[in-house]
Amino acid sequence: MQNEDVSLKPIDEKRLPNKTKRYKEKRTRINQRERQRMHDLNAALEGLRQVMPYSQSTSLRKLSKIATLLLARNYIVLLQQTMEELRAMVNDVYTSKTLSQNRLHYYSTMSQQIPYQGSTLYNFHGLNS
DNA sequence: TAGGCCATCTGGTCCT
DNA sequence: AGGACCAGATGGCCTA
Repeated sequence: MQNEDVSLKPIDEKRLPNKTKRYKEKRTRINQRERQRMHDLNAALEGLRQVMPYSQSTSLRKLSKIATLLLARNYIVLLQQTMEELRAMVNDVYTSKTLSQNRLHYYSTMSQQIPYQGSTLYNFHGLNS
């Protein structure tokens, strides 16, 4: 991260050499708001990173913005699929009097395969590169 | 050194 | 008119 200070800063004279004082004061205020807006956006992204099921190990580089969004999207898709499987399982339990041994084995193993590994999500959709 | 990622500045557009 | 949002431009930092 670079400068996190969102306090008012004078604008760069080299970039705007012939502008009025009034204009420069306005630009300074607009720039401050824009910096704050981007910092808020980054804070939201950081909050998303904190709940993503990838390793929090400090030895790994922080996820980029685009990787964070793609990973989150894939995680949501996988959770939706898991919910569908669970619904089907519950439906089976309540509609069939006897479960086959194959079905029982499937349920017991499926519950252990909910994807908590970041690498799984990473290779799921759009993050193969 | 090239490429990826990022923060910041800027002007345009839309909304209130 | 002012604020929010957006995309393009620019320059800095880091890594392979």
